Amino acid sequence: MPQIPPPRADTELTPSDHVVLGMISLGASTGYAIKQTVERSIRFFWTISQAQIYPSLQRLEQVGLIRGRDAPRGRRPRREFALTRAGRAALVEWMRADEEIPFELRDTGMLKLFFADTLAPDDAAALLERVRERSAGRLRALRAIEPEAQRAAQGGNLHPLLTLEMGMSFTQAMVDVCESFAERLAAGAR
Amino acid sequence: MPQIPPPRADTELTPSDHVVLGMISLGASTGYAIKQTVERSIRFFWTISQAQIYPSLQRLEQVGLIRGRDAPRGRRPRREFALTRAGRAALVEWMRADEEIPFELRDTGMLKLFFADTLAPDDAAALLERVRERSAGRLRALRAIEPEAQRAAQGGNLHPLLTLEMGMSFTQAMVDVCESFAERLAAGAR
DNA sequence: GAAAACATGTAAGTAGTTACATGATTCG
DNA sequence: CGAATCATGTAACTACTTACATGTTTTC
Repeated sequence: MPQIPPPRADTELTPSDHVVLGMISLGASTGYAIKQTVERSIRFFWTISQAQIYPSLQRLEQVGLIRGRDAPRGRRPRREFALTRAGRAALVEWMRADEEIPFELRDTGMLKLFFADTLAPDDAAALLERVRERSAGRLRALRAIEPEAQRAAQGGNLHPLLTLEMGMSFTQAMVDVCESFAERLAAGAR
Repeated sequence: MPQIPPPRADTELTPSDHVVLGMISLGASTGYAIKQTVERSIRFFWTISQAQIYPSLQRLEQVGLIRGRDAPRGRRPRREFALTRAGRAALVEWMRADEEIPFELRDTGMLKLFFADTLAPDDAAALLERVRERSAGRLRALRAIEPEAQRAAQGGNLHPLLTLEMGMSFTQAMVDVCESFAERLAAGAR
């Protein structure tokens, strides 16, 4: 007996559609601005390519969640979008929805480390150090955007700072485990 | 001037191919066993579907990195694989390679939280609690596999325990940030 | 005797990427 | 005046997923 066909209806939005909706709600009114804002703010836990954004804007406008108007700068074409009432409702509904909240991690560093017992001790130690340094670098990148999140928090937008703190804690935890393990390996080698 | 064309050569392996290679090196000799092992050990930072595994095994055998032999159980067909010398070298080379180590996180929870300033305070608090509970649940799942990693470490396979500790630490970090933020929000509401 | 686990494979579809394609405006 | 930034869009491709398809052996 055939299974029920994939339930993704035509009106259902992808996570990326919700990112577009959310970024417009924060004032990023053009496709270009959405991409910039994503890179400055949520890039460390969500990415979206330009090639997704423009079709998404078209879809969202078609289903009435956003409204676009031409707003050229000089003779350079440009289109500004704003949420409709339905769009704001859809965004809120998505955040309130009582469904499972996906979390996907794909970390080549952890993958390599997992298999590292096959490696010569020096190579394993070098890999561990490379993974530590990578995390340390990401931590520096997050610290660089912290002032902006602090400013937003002062202005009443608290949650970007929350996610940033989460990212920093998360990354710091990876650095810490790398360091404590490196010490243990060094102690074990003696 | 045209860009350099995509450098992925025919002989280059995908990350998933390396997972297959690595799992075989740890003694998972059939496609089925590889899938089981992935689910028990690295699922929280890497997934691979059955539909990827069997074609990958075929590719890896074609390029001489693994060798398969029929090993049926009764009349149920079954194929066992082992690394060739070239296969072991390729695995080690991949871990030693001095290239950037990709890290990809896609967290719908952080995404929703990022936009949560639009939400009514109660709804934002409820979302934060749902994200906290999700992380707490993942932490329990990781603790459940800890004994197995401990046993592997006793047997000289230290690195599975390293990656597990990393996972537990960063998951705990997310729980902690959720809790501290919930307190701050509650204090701010008073 | 039924359900769970073992075991392998493929077809069709989805979500996402990179690269191509084009051009205007601003800044140094 | 050249480079960086602003701005929009699409074509081709890749990786990955779900579901289909099938059958055996073990466990309760």
